[in-house]
Amino acid sequence: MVPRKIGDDMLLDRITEIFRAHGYEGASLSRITEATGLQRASLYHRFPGGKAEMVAAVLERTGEWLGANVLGPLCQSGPPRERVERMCERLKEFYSDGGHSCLLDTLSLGDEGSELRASIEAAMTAWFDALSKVARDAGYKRGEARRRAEDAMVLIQGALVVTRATGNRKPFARALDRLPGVLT
Amino acid sequence: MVPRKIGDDMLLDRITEIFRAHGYEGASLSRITEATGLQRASLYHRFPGGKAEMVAAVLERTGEWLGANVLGPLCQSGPPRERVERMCERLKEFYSDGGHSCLLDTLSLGDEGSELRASIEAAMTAWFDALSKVARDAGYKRGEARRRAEDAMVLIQGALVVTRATGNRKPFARALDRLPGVLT
DNA sequence: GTCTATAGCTTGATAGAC
DNA sequence: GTCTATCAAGCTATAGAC
Repeated sequence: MVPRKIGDDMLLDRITEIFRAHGYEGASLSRITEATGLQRASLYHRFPGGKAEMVAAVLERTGEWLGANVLGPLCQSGPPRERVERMCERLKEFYSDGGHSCLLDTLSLGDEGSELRASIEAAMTAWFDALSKVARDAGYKRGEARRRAEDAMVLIQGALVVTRATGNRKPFARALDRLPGVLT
Repeated sequence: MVPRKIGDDMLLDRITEIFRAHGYEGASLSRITEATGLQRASLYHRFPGGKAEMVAAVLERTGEWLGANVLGPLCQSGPPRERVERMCERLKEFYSDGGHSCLLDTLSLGDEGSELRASIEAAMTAWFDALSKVARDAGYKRGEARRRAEDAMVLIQGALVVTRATGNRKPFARALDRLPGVLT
């Protein structure tokens, strides 16, 4: 028996980083090999389905993390504003102050009609619903709450793109500051 | 003499589409060959520098189009609100109602320290400056004008990402509707 | 200016030893 | 469970005919 060089958690962390930074086509096995320390054949032992299985695992795991650490706090009890502020703290670390990209952005490139699209849409919808709910709890009617949830998603994604494209992290920081005002 | 199968303008149009849809790594010569009708060797005759020269040409040309059709109208005379509305009309067609992505987004993936970064940053800055100027013309002081210019860029880029990730073009349409209010 | 043919490298994926 | 070695297919790029 040969011991594992790297645990499932850390392995998926490293692979997730690659997909976030390079997108699906740019996430080559060479880059993943370099980032994880595992050779090609070892990666196929952990993910027999290859890249497709890797990205599916990455999306599922990230969705779970998002549900537990972002959407969860958003739907708990307590004042809506405090719930949103808690989400912002989690987002700040999740995106490393804007230094990391969002999988929903990088994986939605040139991906017509694949199974990824379904997962991405589902993740977007789950996030949107949670934001919508907190806006309703803050007193907005359904239509206005949905608009503000959409504004919040646009704000987050836009700030990440502008931050990445300019190399300046301030837009992301300012977006997080503005989020509570958008949703409550 | 063999006649050109495709003019420079249309050729660059087609190549630009590929880079917008797939990013740099996803824009393979096979896809470009298919989209342009030119074989590999013919592409290298038009762009001796290969993919690097293609993407540089795409960025330069798109920057010129942006300057003439988006930033130009923004800096002309006339009421600021009308100038912004004119920009929104151009953006609507440029992004095909949200159906096309922004090069500043798709080309900024996994592109640490390349020459592309410089071009992307420069394009972002030019756009930001033009938006900033129109906000000042609308009566905002310098700091507030810069904040609103940043909000506008975040709004546009975020709406494009959300629209692409959800497959629903309404967020982009609503973003364009909100732009005049953000800048004036 | 376009093409076919080809070189050489990288990709995703597999076989089999330890 | 990891590894080296290997495969076919894809990639960027080039040579040379027309």
